[in-house]
Amino acid sequence: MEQVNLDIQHAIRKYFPAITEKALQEEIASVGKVLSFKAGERIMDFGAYVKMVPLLINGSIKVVREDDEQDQELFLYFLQAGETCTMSFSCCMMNKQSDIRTTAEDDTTLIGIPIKYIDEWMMKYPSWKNFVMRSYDQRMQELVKTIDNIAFYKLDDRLLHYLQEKAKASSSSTINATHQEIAQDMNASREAISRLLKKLEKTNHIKLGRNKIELVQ
Amino acid sequence: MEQVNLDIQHAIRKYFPAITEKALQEEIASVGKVLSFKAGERIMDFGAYVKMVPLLINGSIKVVREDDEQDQELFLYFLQAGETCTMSFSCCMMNKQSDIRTTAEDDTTLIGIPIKYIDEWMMKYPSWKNFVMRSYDQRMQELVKTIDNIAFYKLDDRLLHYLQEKAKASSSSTINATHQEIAQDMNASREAISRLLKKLEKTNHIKLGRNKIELVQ
DNA sequence: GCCTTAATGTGATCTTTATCACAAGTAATA
DNA sequence: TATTACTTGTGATAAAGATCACATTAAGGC
Repeated sequence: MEQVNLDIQHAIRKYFPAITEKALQEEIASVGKVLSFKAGERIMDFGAYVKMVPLLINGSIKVVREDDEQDQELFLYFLQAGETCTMSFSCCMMNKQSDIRTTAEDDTTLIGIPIKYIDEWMMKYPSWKNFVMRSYDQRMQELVKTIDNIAFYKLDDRLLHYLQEKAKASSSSTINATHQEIAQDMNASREAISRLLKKLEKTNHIKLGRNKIELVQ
Repeated sequence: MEQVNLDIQHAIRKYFPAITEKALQEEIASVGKVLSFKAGERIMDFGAYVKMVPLLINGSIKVVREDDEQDQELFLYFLQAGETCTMSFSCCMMNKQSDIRTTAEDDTTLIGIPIKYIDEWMMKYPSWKNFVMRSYDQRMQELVKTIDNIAFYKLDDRLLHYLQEKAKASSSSTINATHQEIAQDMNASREAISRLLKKLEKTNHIKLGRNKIELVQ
């Protein structure tokens, strides 16, 4: 993690057009800290007390749920520029420990807002309130989509879907990951993933390389 | 569904102690409609456009996700007195179709608030804003718990958990349901549920009857 | 170029759950 | 009471994935 110098107001106007009030943009600029993370860097760990809410302006963040008892985890969704982590809201407001883990999927830059403003601004700036509400809605949608996925679909469909999400997150049709990493995200066995990837290659959905998967078309 | 006469302000004070402003209580009383539903009655269907947000004052509501394409569904959680349906918020605000289904689990009474006030009151009444935020957080938590369940646990654990939730929702240790209904909620086969119930009976967790399951202690 | 290490491929076997096919029990009612 | 419609029980079989046990392949460091 590294603190960066950057014109916050400009970034907000560009990536968060829904945040319209000038005064709010100024407040964000004055209290926000611009942080950047290298791809793969841990942003928020399980059990960490969250003190900031991130406004993403670049890159993408992977959000993962972990099962404490057993040693398992499950990918939930990616956050991208223009989005924020509502899980952080919850954690902040309730001042409770985080039960998810976030890592930078690509090199990522974000504006961190100290938690106390989240709430304060809700009553002061309508566009902030709308932004927060819309973010919550989006995340609920994502969670429901995740539920659909694991409840209603089999591993092959889930795998393809995961690959597509991952490609979209990095805006590239090439995915850099090992089968092992994918298996972990999907809470599946590496062998099953390897076999299904082969199948996807045969059906011409992907091209396989070492540490690399290319989405076809 | 039936409209009922009832002292709304009194009910709010009793079941929603977090809603503190007198003026807000009065507004709720003047715009809210008290509705009651019989156990089993459909409250909100998939695809229905939601026009009200429910504040539960009695009974409980089952929230279920349905897979449109295939004919499958999955139980998400129960809502109880003092709670509200944040999924409705999303639907209302975005004015989009509901993708979940809610049915009265028991005889249920609720105060329906026309959607336009949800947003309006957020900036006017701090306690309302807090209530809405807290509701969102609660529901996210529930969704994550649901994900944990289907991702990390096997059918027997999930079944016991489901039975416990269902008993809690009705504040009774006796559950009235057929194996078929349970299987449907859990998106599992009836035979598997029947066999696992037998196993739970043998291990002394439950007592089985026809259309009836008794949780032991 | 050789060696080490990490990544991938692959067969065999085991578990969990779904599916199919009925049998048997119980409630409701003609 | 006989009949019909649910509900539950149960075996046999199948499918999806997990797990185990290695073989093979590729990349990077020396």
